[in-house]
Amino acid sequence: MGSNRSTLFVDVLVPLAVAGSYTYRVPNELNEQVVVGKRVVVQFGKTRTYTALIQRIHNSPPPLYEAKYILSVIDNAPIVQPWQFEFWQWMSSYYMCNMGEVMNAALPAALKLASETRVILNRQTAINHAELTDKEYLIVEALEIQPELSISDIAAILGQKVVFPYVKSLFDKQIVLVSEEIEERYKPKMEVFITLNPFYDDKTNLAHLFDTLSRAPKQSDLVLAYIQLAKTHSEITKKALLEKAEISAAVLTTLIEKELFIAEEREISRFKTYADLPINFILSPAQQAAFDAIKLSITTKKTALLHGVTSSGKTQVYIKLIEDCIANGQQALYLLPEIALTTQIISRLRKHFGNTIGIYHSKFSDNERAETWKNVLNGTLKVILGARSAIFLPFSNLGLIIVDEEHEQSYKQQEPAPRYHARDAALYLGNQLVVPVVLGSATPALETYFNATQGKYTLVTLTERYGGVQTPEIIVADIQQETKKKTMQSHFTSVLLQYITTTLEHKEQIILFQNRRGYAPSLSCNLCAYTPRCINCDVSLTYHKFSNKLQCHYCGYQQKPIDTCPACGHAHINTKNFGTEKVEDELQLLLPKARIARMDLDTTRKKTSTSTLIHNFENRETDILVGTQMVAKGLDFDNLTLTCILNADSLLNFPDFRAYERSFQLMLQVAGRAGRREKRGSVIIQTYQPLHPIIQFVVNANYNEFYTSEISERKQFNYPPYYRLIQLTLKHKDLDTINAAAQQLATVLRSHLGKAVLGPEFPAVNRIRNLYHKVILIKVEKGAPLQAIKSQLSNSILLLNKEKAFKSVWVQPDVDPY
DNA sequence: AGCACGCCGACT
DNA sequence: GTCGGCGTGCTC
Repeated sequence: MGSNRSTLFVDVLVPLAVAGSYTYRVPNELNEQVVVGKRVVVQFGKTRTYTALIQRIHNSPPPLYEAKYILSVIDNAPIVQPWQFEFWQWMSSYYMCNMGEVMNAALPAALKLASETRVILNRQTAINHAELTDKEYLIVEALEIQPELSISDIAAILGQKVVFPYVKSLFDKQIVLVSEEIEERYKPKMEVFITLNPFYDDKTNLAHLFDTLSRAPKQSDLVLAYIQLAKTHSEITKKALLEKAEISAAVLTTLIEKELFIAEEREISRFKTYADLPINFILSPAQQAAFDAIKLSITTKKTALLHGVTSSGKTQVYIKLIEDCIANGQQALYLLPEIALTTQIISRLRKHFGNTIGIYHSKFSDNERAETWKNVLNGTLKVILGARSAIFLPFSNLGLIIVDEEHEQSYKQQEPAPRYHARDAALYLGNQLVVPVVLGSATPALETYFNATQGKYTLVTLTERYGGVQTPEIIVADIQQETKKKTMQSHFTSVLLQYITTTLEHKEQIILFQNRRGYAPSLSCNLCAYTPRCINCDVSLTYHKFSNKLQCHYCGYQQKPIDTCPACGHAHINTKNFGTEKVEDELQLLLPKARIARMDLDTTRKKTSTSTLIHNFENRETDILVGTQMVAKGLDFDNLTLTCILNADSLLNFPDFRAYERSFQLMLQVAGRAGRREKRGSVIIQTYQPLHPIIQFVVNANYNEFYTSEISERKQFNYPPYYRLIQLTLKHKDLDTINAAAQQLATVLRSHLGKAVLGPEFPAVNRIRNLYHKVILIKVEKGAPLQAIKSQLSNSILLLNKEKAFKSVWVQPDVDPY
């Protein structure tokens, strides 16, 4: 504030995994420009420059070192809100990571620029090729072809990682110049708009214009084209005009020079614009009751849990809540799991909220995300529909947070830090900003439902399917029995095949769910049971038939499939288990006429491929869709009447304390996809254990019974929600080192925390990318002093890494692991 | 993260 | 010997 004379210092955050903030000195001429939340360019380390964020401005010079100067201020106005620093601080301490890591996760990539070292030839120096080493020669040669190279370009050319010494040597010989440049990566999209000089709005003037152009047919055509376009378009772009007139840009340039047309370059949005189309619908009495209950809960500042069965129309309730929020002049955040975002819900909300809605998730480009960030900041966007990272957007006036499908595990970020859970972060944020949070699910997470039963959340239930959609019929198909009777064909029970045939005859559609991608999770020798394994990880390789490769799903390692066993020389190699690819393949053999498509990670890597698959299914160009998790989430199809879980056992037998919860949620979700208003759907669950209690809960679609059974297990075995978990994963390339380190860390922790410390143990996959993994689990009773325990853990990890034998052992804390 | 510095094995 | 690999420490 006009403190021109005093020397200012700023504490900044750098987008790196470093602890704490760094103090820089502000050059006097920038005093007026520094504001908390603006980005500045700073040199960090000897060579690199980064974009850092101003966190604090003060007058105290650091006592122990000379602060460097900030180089420049990037922004005209802050790009983050003041409340975000507090939120990041909480996240960094709760999830045991650095602020820099949180900042990294929070800011879209286009807003955090780092300098890149650029190498160019020094034209002032005549090059004496004889005095160059081979590698220097290679670099110079490349620079004679390309004007500039980055360090990574040079690394690629030389085929080695460390290249800086060569660049330095060339620089010393004055053969090359080196520059560090930060470039603003966010580039607004520009478009040139053309308007006719207002002088010609007058009809006589216009008529006169055509007279003067009578001997310039191209120019006159262009004006005609403009007038035609103007009838239907309020704004005319240069591109559209030239396309319409089919005339070269040179003609247009002439007319602009004559000031007949006016050209104006403007920043435009990367997103398609949509007309506001408010759809008025009326909530059913059940929905209205739920809506009222939530509104009441909001007034008492309590979080609401909307527990609504599939197809109960939770979305309509959300829309009404969002409308209220917007009417209050506030912004609403609607969180959804990533995969659900690719589907119909977007177009539904787009229709409703038009251009005030923004979508935010990882499949958008850096620039698109930066644009959404900007529009949330300035308040243009009122509704944000986003995946977990949308929790970091710089809301200027947030009034509501909805976390739909709150039980979804994809809300928890696994890698890298911060390993946060967006639902829990949303609850914190709601509390921080005093904004109501509404959680929604057909199958709430155990922790959430527990909180609701404890009165911590208001429980609102919707038991009625919207519009009288019938509950599907659920059939359990016994694989074991059918195997005995020899009625199985490949992986399909006779029951399933019969249902498929009938469904196809009725011209209705089918979704088959299998939890594994690829063709077969493993190949195995018939004689000695040898199984090919990854060279970097402790897993067997998955066979992918389409690419004819064995692939590691952890590190991406690929190799050719084997045809004879390398262990015993036997030539009979069999596939074990099955993945989506094999299901698709074998089903096609059994049903040659059916149009089958597959939807899994391998077929949906691109932004558009998912929507293509969905469109084809919607338009009934696909009869059967085979897929992993993603077919179970958020898809609604009118003509889908049969869904099937091909192997429920692979879900139930998963070695994790949440396996039953996940199986239950997933099976009910798959079941919920089948059937529509006119037609009762069917769901087939294939299993070896038809009497398994979880399967029975699914058959009865009984959440309460499931909850009662599962919560007592959690209580008995000290799991969440009764206990809190913190998992420490140690990683190191050497087996002996990791064993010793894990043992020592566990012993130290036990001396402080006693029996709360479990392990160390090897996880199910104990080696990934050539690093051994070992896990220590901390289990503490709810209500224990969590913050004290966390600092205890951090201290012990710090001490471990101080010992020279364990310096390079990575210890990654994961709070509330999923 | 990414760079410098220092230690150590493999080749001219 | 020294080149080039890798482990370790530090960045205001």
